[in-house]
Amino acid sequence: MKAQGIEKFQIEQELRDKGIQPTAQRVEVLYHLRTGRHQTADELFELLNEEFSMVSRATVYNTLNLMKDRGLIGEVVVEPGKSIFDANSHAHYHFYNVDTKELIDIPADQICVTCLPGYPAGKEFLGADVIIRIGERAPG
Amino acid sequence: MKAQGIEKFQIEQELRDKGIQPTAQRVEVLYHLRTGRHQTADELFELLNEEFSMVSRATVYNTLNLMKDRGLIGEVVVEPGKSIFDANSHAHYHFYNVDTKELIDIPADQICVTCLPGYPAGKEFLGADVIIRIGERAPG
DNA sequence: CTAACTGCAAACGTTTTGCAACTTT
DNA sequence: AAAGTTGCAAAACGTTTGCAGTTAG
Repeated sequence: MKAQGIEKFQIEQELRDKGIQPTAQRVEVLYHLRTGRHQTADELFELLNEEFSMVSRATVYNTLNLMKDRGLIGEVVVEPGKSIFDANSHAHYHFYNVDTKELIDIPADQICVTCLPGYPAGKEFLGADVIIRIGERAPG
Repeated sequence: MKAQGIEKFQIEQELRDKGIQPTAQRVEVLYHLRTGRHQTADELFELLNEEFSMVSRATVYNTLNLMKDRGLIGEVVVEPGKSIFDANSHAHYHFYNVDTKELIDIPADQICVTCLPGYPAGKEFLGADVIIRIGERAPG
């Protein structure tokens, strides 16, 4: 199940393609996001420092914002104060397991949000967040 | 267009029905939410104090959380740091105009999220957030 | 009289920022 | 050398909390 086989040089290329200098910190951040998927900024910070102690909190945040602005990653707000970054920047949606706090992807083709009847005229579609909150069925 | 004609005594009753003491502050908060719709906690705080100067920030937040827990209102996180409270607690979805920061309701019957093919087995549906971000079409 | 509520101010957790030091080209 | 990047610590942001005083039942 480690079949994705992402190599760091690919990450470097990806960053360069978006005009981002592939510094060690940025490569690590994106690499971990691409392999681990679905983590908060702070989890990422902890994880990176446990292994490498080479990334400051500020850099993690700045890097994530930069990559988000350049469309390399996505940010999903799963509950009021909690954002999870998403390695997959393509249009897709999410199940959010409120018990495990885990985010599960839903392929974009399973929901069509641009074909809603009441879609406002003259407006541009910028994106859609679809978060379907699920949990263990109550044990009662 | 002020046809909804919500009276404060109705608000009081609504609060009592949910086991919430209808204090002056709580009635004002819910009344303003029911008439104005779609406001952040802070906007609500400003608005109430401009007219009455009778509600503290803490009370606004506590009141909103209480009413949210009791299912009287909803909370919609429209962008990472920004929550908008929603007078309508029934299942429904939203367009979010990123230019005007305005939230527009989409009736629940226009999207069916519980009938997704990949819906995880053995999990309970807790709710869904659907936020479709729109904006003025780029003037270029 | 008791329980509940409010407001203040301080604490909170997360994210952003200013700036000096350090890389990279 | 110039431009870009990093890390620290401080600040900012929205929100929550502890507690004393107030109000309601």
